[in-house]
Amino acid sequence: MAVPVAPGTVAFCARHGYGAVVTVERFPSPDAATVARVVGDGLREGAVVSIEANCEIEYDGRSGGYLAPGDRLVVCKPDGTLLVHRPSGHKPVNWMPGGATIKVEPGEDDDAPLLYARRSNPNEFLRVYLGDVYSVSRFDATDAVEYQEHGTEAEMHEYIEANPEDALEDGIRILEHERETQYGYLDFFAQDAEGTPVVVEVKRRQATLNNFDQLKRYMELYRESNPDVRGMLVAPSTSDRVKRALRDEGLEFVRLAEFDVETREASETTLTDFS
Amino acid sequence: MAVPVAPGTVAFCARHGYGAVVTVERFPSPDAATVARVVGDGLREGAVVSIEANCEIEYDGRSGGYLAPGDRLVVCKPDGTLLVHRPSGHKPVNWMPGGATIKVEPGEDDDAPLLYARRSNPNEFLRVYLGDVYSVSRFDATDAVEYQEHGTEAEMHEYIEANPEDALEDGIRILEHERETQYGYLDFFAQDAEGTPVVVEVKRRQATLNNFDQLKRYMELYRESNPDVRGMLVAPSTSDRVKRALRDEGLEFVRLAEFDVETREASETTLTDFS
DNA sequence: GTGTTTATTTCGGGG
DNA sequence: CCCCGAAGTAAACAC
Repeated sequence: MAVPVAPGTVAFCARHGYGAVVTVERFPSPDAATVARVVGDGLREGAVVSIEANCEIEYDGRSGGYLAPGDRLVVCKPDGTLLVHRPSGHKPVNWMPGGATIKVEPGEDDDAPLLYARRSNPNEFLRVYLGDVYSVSRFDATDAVEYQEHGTEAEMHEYIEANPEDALEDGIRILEHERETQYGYLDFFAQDAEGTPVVVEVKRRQATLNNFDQLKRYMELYRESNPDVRGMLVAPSTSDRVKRALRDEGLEFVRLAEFDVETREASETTLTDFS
Repeated sequence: MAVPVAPGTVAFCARHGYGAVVTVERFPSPDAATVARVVGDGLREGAVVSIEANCEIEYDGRSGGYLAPGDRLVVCKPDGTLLVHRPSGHKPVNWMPGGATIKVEPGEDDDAPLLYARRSNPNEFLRVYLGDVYSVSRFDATDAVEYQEHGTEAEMHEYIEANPEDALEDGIRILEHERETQYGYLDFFAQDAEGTPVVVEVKRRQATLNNFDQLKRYMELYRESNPDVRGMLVAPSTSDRVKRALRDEGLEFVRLAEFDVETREASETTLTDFS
């Protein structure tokens, strides 16, 4: 499966259906010129480039920061994303969201090569001084499929719209979904069995004080003209504080147990369920 | 600089002060047993393990999802973080936050090895079926320094506390910082030149409708006892809709131009500024 | 632990 | 483009 590649590199082949293709090329202890070439060519040609290096970082833009030298994993994507990961933590310590322009300036003489990312709106930049590059890897990744997600707020909306009486209360009718008002977007505008209008705000997770605020904001508009309008905060659960705040405002909490992630045990489905 | 390693692997040395140390070990086209060993040993011994592979992913927990096979970069950290990155986008398509237990089950016969991460509270899991592993890399990263950040909301608070008259208005006095109330935490509680109390909510970025809600919530408490209490939303900018909402409620917007990231051009400081 | 808020939030949808 | 709101938000911090 060996494929000819530039001397000094290590190439691995993929078992692609259409024959052997070099998918990953790895450059051990590359010099500055090699780093610049691999990053430049790789990103231009649509590959993901990962760098394991000891580096020093400067960021300035929406905030500013400095990170003294240490070992990090740097990931560059062809869409202009740059991520710097430390050995722990979910979030990168520094990053640039997609859309940035990434380039490498090979350092002069003994200088560290500089990985530089810049973008505008907002104006910001990231400088990664690659003091000691252990390894660079070019990954020509092909990944076209779409991620399929379920259990989102959109699904909860669909459920409520399809089963308002089960989800909310007997006799309720949905009049509008995602209604735009002067104060923002209502999730639902409904009418109860007595014909009283109901403003409905839906949350997929435990409802917070901010969610209560949001419902209250929407209510203002309707209470002026009709003091009897009802307001419902619909969620799998909420805190006592939020319940009290709702009660004080004459608003209601509607528990949607069907969507409670804690009671609904992780289902351990197998891949066959998806096929 | 060569260091003896297991046959079939590629090892790169770091120029560490205390002598040659294998920092990165790379395993091209590893079999399932090698993947299991490298991930297991690596994570246990505190290394970051990166995998370039064609894989298929299942997630279930707070939401649920499925991603059909494609080429992705998988990063495993010793703190139990797992990230799956596609060739574009800032956020991983799937992940597990720190604290998860990560293990690899070598697939039987021709089965793909399974990278499995699980955690509780909330209960969730991630399954990564490594159908075609192009390369695995073990990175014994040493990174102890702390990230230094500036331009945070905390700094904005310090500025306001130190220069309330410049930041807010002439004659104003800060009485309390981070005051706890029944309805949450006020950023500042102040008093204007006439002795009227002022509730101050500070945002580092453009203020949103939600921020307006928050200020309004804090105001309720004080308006009961003193209808003349003033409310200020302090931010570098905000939308017209928020300004109108504030006006309708008798609240004020205070623009803090000093912290506007758009007007304050990225400063292009050099590393010497930090030393 | 739970509750609340921030974030270099990122992301997507609609006007 | 901006505005607005969701997110498997994660992380920090108070209680």
